[in-house]
Amino acid sequence: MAKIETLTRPQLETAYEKLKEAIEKRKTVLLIGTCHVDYRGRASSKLESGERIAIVKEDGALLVHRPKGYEPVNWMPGGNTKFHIGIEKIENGNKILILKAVRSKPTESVAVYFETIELLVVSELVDSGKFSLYASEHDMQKAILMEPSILEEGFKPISFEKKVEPGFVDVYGIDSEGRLVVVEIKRRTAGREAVLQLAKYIDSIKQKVSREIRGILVAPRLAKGTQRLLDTLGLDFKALDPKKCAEILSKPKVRGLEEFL
Amino acid sequence: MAKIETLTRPQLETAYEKLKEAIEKRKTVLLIGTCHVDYRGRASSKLESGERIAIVKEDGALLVHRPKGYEPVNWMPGGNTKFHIGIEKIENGNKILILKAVRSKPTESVAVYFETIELLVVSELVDSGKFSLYASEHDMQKAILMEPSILEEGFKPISFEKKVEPGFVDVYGIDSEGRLVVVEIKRRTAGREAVLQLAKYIDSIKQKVSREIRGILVAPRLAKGTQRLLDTLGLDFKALDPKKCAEILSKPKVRGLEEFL
DNA sequence: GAGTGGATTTCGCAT
DNA sequence: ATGCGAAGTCCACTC
Repeated sequence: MAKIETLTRPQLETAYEKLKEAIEKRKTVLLIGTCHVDYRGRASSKLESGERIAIVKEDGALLVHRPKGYEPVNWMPGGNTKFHIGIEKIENGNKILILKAVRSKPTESVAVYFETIELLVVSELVDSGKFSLYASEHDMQKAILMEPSILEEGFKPISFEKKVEPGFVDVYGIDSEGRLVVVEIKRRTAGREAVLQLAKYIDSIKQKVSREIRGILVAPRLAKGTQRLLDTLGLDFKALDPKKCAEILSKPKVRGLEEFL
Repeated sequence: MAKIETLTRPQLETAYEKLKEAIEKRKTVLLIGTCHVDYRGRASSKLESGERIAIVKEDGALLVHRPKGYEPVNWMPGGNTKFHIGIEKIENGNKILILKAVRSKPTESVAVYFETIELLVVSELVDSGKFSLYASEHDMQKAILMEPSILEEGFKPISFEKKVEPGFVDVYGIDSEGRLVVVEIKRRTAGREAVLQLAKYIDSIKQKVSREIRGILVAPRLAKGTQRLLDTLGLDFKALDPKKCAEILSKPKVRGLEEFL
């Protein structure tokens, strides 16, 4: 069971002591209070005073959350973050608790200035639960390699993530007629960008090989104007649902390729 | 001052009541406890049991944070999220508190299953503080438009964010010799991708205009192999620091263009 | 250490 | 609503 310590409306000095100790001991801290925030580094930002939630995690990650939105308004990724905690007097004689996170690559810092603290929670969370994600682009690639017929009948993969000049070809193979096939995979609706990427690969390969080359764009669906562009460039499209791919991977029927992946 | 209500190790039933009411009233809720999480939608994920922090924001955003890392392990962006809260009995006779967030575009859901709750905090945060970010790519663009000489002497901008076939040209102008100039701006180290993007714009414009066209890539610095690619394609590079651009914008000297931006 | 591309990317803006 | 590209993107992986 998590050990949790809770302080409601602590004095800033009390909060300072607790915060300092908790961060030194790499505990997880949660703060709710009125603060303003400055960020300096790759860019700079200024957040004026308001009530927010701040979290300092075990690994030194810092998050400042406003009461709306998925993203933190200010943050610092964990890993190489150093913290400086202090109390300062401001103009009106009031005190302010400063929580500053600094890292050096890239050089940047987030300083949170707490005017008041409504709640401070220090906890030691135990979390070794496994996280698994299914139906990523990588899953789609694996599915095509394990069961090439989902791309088209007779397709035989040769290699994958092959380096060609402009980048990496997702899958590379031969179709039933013996033509070279370059496959570009997108896990979401494919737009112009995906098509141009595929075209670029093909163009680059054409300059080296004199064989006929086909390009197939694989994605759950095409963005609106995209079919026309595909036609213009003479490329094919194959609709493929990432979830279907995840299903294919979940029932292991083709065993041979597994160590290959 | 934020109104805050705190429950330490509440019964699941008590937590259920509080949670239901808080979410109905669009308050911000913070939960610490042992849970497992399922996500289904664009992809699927499964997170096994462990101690985590869950936050439900006013706008319906849901975040589940592990004790490490900048990113939430599971989440749902706010806006059109609907919540379903319930208590269920599981095999061993124990109960479980279910917090499920659902949205329909895209169709997906996150279900958090709390086995125990260490802490539940309900608060109404008041936050109207203004957030300002400086030195974005947009700031760089504005700086070039307001003070074109930072790009090069004699440069005269014609338009910006101009649509050409593959996308949008950041800035478009004429140099001191009267040649057309296409400017591609990156706020970070520019790599091959940025160069290819610029090349594509120029290529597309060349097919329409018969004038000589120059391309200038603007970024704080170039990635390693990138200079060679620029040379090959006959493009120029101009080092420009986003922060310097932000400074230029902060001291308003050229007034004429302002309403233009 | 830098480069490269994916992400349940999210977000915002323009069409 | 859809498309499109930026982001303090972060992150994992390769060279």
